[in-house]
Amino acid sequence: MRLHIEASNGIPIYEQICRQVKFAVANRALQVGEHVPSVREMAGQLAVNPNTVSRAYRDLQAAGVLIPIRGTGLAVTPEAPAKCKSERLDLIRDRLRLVLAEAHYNQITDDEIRQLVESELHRLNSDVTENSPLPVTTEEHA
Amino acid sequence: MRLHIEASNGIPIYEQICRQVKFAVANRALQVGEHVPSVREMAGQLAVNPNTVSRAYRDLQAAGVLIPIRGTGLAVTPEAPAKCKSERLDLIRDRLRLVLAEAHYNQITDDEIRQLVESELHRLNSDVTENSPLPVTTEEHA
Amino acid sequence: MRLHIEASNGIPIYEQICRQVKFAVANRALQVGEHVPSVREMAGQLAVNPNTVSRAYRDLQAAGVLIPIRGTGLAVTPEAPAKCKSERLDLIRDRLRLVLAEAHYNQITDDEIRQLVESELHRLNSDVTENSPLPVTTEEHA
Amino acid sequence: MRLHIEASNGIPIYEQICRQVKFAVANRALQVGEHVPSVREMAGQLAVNPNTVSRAYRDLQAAGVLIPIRGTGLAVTPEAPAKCKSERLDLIRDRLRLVLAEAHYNQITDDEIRQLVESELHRLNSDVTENSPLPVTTEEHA
DNA sequence: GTGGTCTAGACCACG
DNA sequence: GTGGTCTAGACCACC
Repeated sequence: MRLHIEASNGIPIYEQICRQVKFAVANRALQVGEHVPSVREMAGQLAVNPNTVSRAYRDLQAAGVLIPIRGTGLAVTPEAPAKCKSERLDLIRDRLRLVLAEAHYNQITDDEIRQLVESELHRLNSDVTENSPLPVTTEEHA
Repeated sequence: MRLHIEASNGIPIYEQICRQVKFAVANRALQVGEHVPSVREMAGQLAVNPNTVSRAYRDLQAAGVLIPIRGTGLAVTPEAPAKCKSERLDLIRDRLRLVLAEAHYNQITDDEIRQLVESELHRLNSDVTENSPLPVTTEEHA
Repeated sequence: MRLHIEASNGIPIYEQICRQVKFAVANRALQVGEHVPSVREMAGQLAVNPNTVSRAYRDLQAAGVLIPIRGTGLAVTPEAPAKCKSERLDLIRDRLRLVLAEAHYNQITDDEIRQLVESELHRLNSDVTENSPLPVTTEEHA
Repeated sequence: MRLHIEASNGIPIYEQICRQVKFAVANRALQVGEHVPSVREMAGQLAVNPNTVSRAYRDLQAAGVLIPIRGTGLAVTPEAPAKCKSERLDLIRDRLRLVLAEAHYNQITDDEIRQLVESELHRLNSDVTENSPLPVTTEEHA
């Protein structure tokens, strides 16, 4: 369970946690019945306030992804993998759609978009090999 | 000058206005010296708070895209087209980068991403022909 | 909009707020489109922390009862009355069920239960006329 | 001694145990001098943490309902039946009061409340005969 | 002015 | 040990 929080890409931390837990479940990095790191532990790892993690976990409970096991923590529900897998691409698609729509409605051609996508994919793949944990210095809006 | 505000796609309204004015300048839909609609008129068109338009125009002045003409309103500066053209793809790239990074760091494969992109591009193109809420291709651009 | 928070009846404050807003909508004490008191104002009235009110309002947004109007506050959605009316008795029923189940499974007879109910109803009605700690000023159309 | 724990009806498990032991004493299902099941046995039956049972028994000792018999376990005290009988309806009344108060202060009419009560009583009575999830009457007249 | 996010820390309930 | 609630207060973004 390694999460990658970006100190601000416009998405609130609690939601980044939320999304990434869902991705982890979809990817089987988190198995059914497995406990998610405790609020305090996760907060320590990410160097964020426990309340922030708590809120993310609360949202995940509301989404039926986590279930509280009294006194022991929060576990992945049996229904979670199905939910998360079906959501997996949607979570990305929804964000992508907004970006592409702006481009499209402002006369960026499909080919220009494809070129941007390829160049960014290339960049991400090189980052991985080089190491660069947080190369993106940009901000969504400020 | 038709702008397309989305009630909330995560980007503040004033910035949506700002970006779209820049795109319009880059696309020559707004010519040098041409006046931008007055704050009140634009606010009426978009059904947003005049303060919001005002803020966008302020930012555009700070960016050197607009310049106040005493008593008549705000006009596109001579330097604007160059600035806006060079920014054109960067504005999109910055947003795109954030989305792709999330996908990448969560085990979405490059091919899945490409597929999402293509399906969204297809969707956007059909929207235009089918119901065309925003007839971007309509004009002139010589 | 007078809410009656009980310092602790076992139900968290934010949920008491949540439930009572729903009741108010169901009772037409809160009309569609009407703004709910601001977080800070409500917090002042109830003498609770603004975050507590904020959480209640957040839950109400998630439930589709409130919708944020940028910069101006939170308004009752058009769908809210239907939702709240249909929930009105359910909210009570769910709590009631738990109490009655305990009684029933522990050999309290139906008649004893009815007697308790009547005596408590009587008590509540006299409270209102005698010292009325919470003079429900609402307006009952039906 | 069959107890009926509900995973979460808002009342902590230890208190559910506590209350139900009291009801059992009041109902003579538990006689003076009789031993209550051991912590481990009860914990096994209810599938709860032994600490939880332990806490319930501790509270019952504090209430003078149980008394430790060296080396053998916990027995019902001679004073218990009187105490429990007098508490019997109060335990229910206190919970009922909170529910009815909420209903009353939110414009639920007395008649609506009575109707809810009757429908829930009916429901409970049919449950017993139909599928009996909790066969309190134990023996099947079938 | 509005709500939203985040931090910090106290306290409680439960196991 | 776990999570949940609540308080307090800072800071931000938006209108």
